[in-house]
Amino acid sequence: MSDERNAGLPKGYEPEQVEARRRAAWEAANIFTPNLQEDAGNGAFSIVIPPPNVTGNLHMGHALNLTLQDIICRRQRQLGKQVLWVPGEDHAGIATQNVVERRLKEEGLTRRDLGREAFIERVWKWKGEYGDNIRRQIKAMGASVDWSRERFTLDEGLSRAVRRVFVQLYNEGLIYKGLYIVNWCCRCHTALADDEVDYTARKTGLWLIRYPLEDGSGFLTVATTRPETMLGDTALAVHPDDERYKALIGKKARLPLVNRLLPIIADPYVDREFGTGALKVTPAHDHNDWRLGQKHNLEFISVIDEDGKIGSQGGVYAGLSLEAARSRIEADLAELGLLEEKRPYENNVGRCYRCSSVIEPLMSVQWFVAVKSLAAKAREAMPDQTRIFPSSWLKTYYNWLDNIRDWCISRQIWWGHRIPAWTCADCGELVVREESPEACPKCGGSALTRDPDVLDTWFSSALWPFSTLGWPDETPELARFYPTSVLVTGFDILFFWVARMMMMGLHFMDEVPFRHCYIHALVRDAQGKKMSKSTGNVIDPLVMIDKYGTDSLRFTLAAFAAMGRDIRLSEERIEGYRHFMNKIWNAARFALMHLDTVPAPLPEKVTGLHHRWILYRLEELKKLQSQALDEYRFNDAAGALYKFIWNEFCDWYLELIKNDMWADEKPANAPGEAVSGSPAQSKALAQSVLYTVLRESLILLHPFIPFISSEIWDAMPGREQENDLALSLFPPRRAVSDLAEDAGNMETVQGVISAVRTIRAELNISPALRLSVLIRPVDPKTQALLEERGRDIISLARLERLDLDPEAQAPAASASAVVQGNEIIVSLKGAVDFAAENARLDKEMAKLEKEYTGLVAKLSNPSYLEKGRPEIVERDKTRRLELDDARVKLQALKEKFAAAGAQ
RNA sequence: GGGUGGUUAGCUCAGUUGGUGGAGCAUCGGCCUUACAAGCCGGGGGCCACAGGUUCAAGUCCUGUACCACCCACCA
Repeated sequence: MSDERNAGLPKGYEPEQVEARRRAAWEAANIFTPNLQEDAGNGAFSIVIPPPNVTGNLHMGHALNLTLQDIICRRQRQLGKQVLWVPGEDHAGIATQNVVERRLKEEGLTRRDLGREAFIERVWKWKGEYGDNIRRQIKAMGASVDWSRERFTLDEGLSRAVRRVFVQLYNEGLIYKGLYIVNWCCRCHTALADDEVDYTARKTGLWLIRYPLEDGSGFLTVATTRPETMLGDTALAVHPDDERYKALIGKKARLPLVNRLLPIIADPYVDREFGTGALKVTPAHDHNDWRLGQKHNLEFISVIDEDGKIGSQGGVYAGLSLEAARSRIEADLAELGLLEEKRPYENNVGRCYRCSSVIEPLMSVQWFVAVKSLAAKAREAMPDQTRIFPSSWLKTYYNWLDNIRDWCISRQIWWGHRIPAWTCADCGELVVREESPEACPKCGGSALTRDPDVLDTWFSSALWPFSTLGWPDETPELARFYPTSVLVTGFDILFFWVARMMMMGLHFMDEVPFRHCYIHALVRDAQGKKMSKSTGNVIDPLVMIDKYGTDSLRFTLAAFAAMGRDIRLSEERIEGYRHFMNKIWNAARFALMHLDTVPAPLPEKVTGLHHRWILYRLEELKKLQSQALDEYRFNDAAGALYKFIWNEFCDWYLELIKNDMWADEKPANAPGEAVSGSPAQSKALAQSVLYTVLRESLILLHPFIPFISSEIWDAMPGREQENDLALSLFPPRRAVSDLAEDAGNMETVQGVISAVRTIRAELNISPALRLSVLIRPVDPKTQALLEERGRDIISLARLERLDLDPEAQAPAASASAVVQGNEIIVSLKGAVDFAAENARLDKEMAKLEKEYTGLVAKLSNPSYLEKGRPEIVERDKTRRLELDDARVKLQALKEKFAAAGAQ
């Protein structure tokens, strides 16, 4: 009772101190590093972290991602599995290079000023500074990763894996070099993969341009959103069935400004409804036109260069920016009378996903992975070898793999895995090797030049599940932990990453990279908008951790992680769950006040309704939580914990055991002892149950809120005999069959207490006033029950007197309620508010009446009685009897009360 | 154009074999009741988007409509 006895726990929960202490303890104990010399126990369980960008800062998406993985990992440890969670970072080629280049720009330098070597050195230096930043943030979240196995996509081991994969795919003919139209970012000066291009709507315009027919018989007018690319036109196209243009097919037209003759071709790709139904074809600067060019054997003329300017083949327009060229061309066409019209038009423009610059489709020599065969295997492996949660993503996954095009993997940047390919200056031989070749294998020449390009970042990420475990070496990690158990990630990288890991895993390991793939939500702001720095709606997890503590943030994220739905996060929610942390904290303080030492173990058969009830509820929680977590229903598990801890353990159980703990201060007029035996015995029993429930609750809470649960765990008596909470096993289940009935009885007692409280509140009776209550029990069994729990009713309903007598008459001035057939009569003595009680009874009666009539109607439906599920019909019949009984009793009480009021 | 998800209390969201709806916050009333005012007790508030259908019975299953969000494709 005294403050000294729980001096270890301050009155309010103070997360920052607790968390620092816990982190240090976990790190010192090294408990998240599995020992591969040992047996795997109940099995091996592994997760590889989705590697955050080295340059990045932790955002809410990471916080969610880490929280869910940590819940999974900590729970698997509780199940006795040997768990490996591999942390690491991604070098994030373009993104990182951009950041460093921006830095350089502030110094007035470009990467070319430094040169390749010096620039890369510069990026490594940057990585050294900021890699530690992300590491600290992962630690801040409480992630139970194995830091001894941390990996970085550019470290030596992973680079070796990348080279091995590249060379093997090349030798298998699955990597090739070719001329292709690519998405070119003129700012980053690199090609981008199809899915690295974001499309945004932009008001451009639609130009209708006349192309004079060769025979002088008129014009063919085409519609385009990009007049400047006309310099590279090599054909015009119409739909083969278009009556308007049928006669023109096969003829030629003259390209204005350039005077090249263009064939007029027919292709069903052309949409007759759009524009004029005629299309200009620019194979070198448009993806669709590229396909047309291939199909119809057209000329490919590049007119835009890598800087996004009109190139040397652009004639008089050469050197102009695209915007300038567009205006000039527009003006020139107008002057020639060839610009028929310019309409306002909104168009989707491709932009670089990293720097948002407009993407130009350009022809360029690039490296590609032929993905068709890889994709087929990846498709086949789901859902049998890898299950995806929620399964609705399966369709999206299939759809993407079915329409996949070859993957452009070369990037014209410097930060990344340099392509292991050399060209012989003497004979032109292309040499692809894992290590630098000494000499050309064909001609023996030593003038070998390495390909300047680096690989797409996702190329190395695709190998992550096995490269981090030591591949291509045959390591014990690989043997024990591959395939990994589950991948936890956001759907935004389903294609970038998940599908490609599937491809590479299956190809190189002959086995899927993960058994389960849990796709979690995107964290949005309270309005449902994607959080982004530019919008300024970012909720910074580190700020939240600072204000409310990591556990509050983690619990909030878990509670909102309903499968298949985005999370709308607001600070208020986090604040709300901070209150929950404080509640847990104070409940523990209370419990520890009464637990100086480890109490006796639970007896074989626990007596006492409240004890049996809470034990029953605890078992129900275990069951519910396990089921929920097995199915990745984090929100259900979190919700069940919240409800149990707050509404059952705190609101009822802790209140009820106060009577046991202070049994010697027996309230007046208790009609019976709660538990057989002396006050000392009932206190001892209460201590045993309390200790057990608290101890096991902490284990159940731990995966969600590791900091506070560990802190309380360490304050428990007998801590020396226990493991660290992070290593404690999930408590075994107890038989509940004989507890269920008492759990129901407890609800009767709770109902009685609530009924008195409601009367008190609605009649505005001060809580300080102890009431006198008469109960007319519905039957002898219930009378015995209420008599046994009389002490509880008296204390929780704040009574001075409780009488139980089926025959007793209600005092004239009294308020009343009916709970499961038991008539609760509260004596009002002097100050009776007749109007208030009348209104209350009317309301209550109306409620009963409504439910009763509904039920009667339902039960008088013959088809329901005939076809309804028997147990439901039976339940309804019982309920009807109950309701009928309640209305009769309440009616009688009301009449009596009215009579008293009339006097 | 194709696809997915959503529409439930003032707000944000749960709702798992179909059996007349829940939580948190907000709100109203009463309480510093000896773990917690970051708390306790109690109340009010919902034709579950709309229209049909299946069923004894629909928030829940089916069809359609409207609106919102996102993903893929990129009709120049």
